[in-house]
Amino acid sequence: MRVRASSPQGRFSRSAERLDGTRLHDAWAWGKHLFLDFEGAGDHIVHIHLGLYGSWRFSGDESFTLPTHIGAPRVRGEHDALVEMDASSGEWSPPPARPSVRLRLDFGNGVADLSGPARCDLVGEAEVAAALAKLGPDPLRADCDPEAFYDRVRGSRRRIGELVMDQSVVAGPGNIYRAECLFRVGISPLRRGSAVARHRLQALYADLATTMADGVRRGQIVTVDPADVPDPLTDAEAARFYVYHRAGRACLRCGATVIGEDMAGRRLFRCPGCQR
DNA sequence: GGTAAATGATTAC
DNA sequence: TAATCCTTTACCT
Repeated sequence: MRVRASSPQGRFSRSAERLDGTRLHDAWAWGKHLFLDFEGAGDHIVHIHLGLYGSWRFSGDESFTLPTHIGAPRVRGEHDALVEMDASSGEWSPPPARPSVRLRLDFGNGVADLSGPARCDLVGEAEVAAALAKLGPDPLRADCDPEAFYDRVRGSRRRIGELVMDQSVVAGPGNIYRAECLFRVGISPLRRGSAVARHRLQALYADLATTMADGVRRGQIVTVDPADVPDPLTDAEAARFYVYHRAGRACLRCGATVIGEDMAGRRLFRCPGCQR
């Protein structure tokens, strides 16, 4: 379908002009990187990384359905509340874009607004290949081989908590999935990669895959199994996360105090009782 | 109305 | 390690 492309903020204007009126063929992701394939030769792919602040906003009438990957949570990396789809019936007209909108894609019956991305570049096939070459296997992609993940971790003396955040080791997981999945499989983030048994890495990769896929389905990250914890959970955070952002509080499983500390410049959360 | 913090990654020292 | 990119939201006065 033909789309109108613009850059209200201005920083993507030159590229938006080249895309304007062309067709969007595909939208796909590898880890936290999103690629929008437009028709045409040369640079015809928009490479997007939302980074820490980036977000999409969608608005349209009831007939507006996005290429699914644009609306999927993985576009936002780990962020939830990703799809703030403002569907209205009857007459619909595009709302004015916020001044911060880097890229607006107007599909006629709806718009997609991109704000604050760490990266938004119009590139060619070679640059896409170069970007993918820096990424490890993505647990959400069936065409990825987890063996590379096992080998990298087992061959490293770095801590597993750092390795799970390293996108060249495994692509996709961020601070939330690191904290939650390491907790769910009972591995301490402080343990060296070389000291984690292979079967435990298999369990970790599998848990990343299921937990992240669940996030895509929900459009929100919820890693806590309700059957697994005492109820009622009054605390809204505890209803979603076992350890993430729960420093100083009691572990939902064992009651030990959840630890929050720095690891390589990022906040790390873990339970000293459940994670060995 | 101001300030801090946030789901990330690159670059410079 | 620290600074930087850049935006929104939550929470404070």
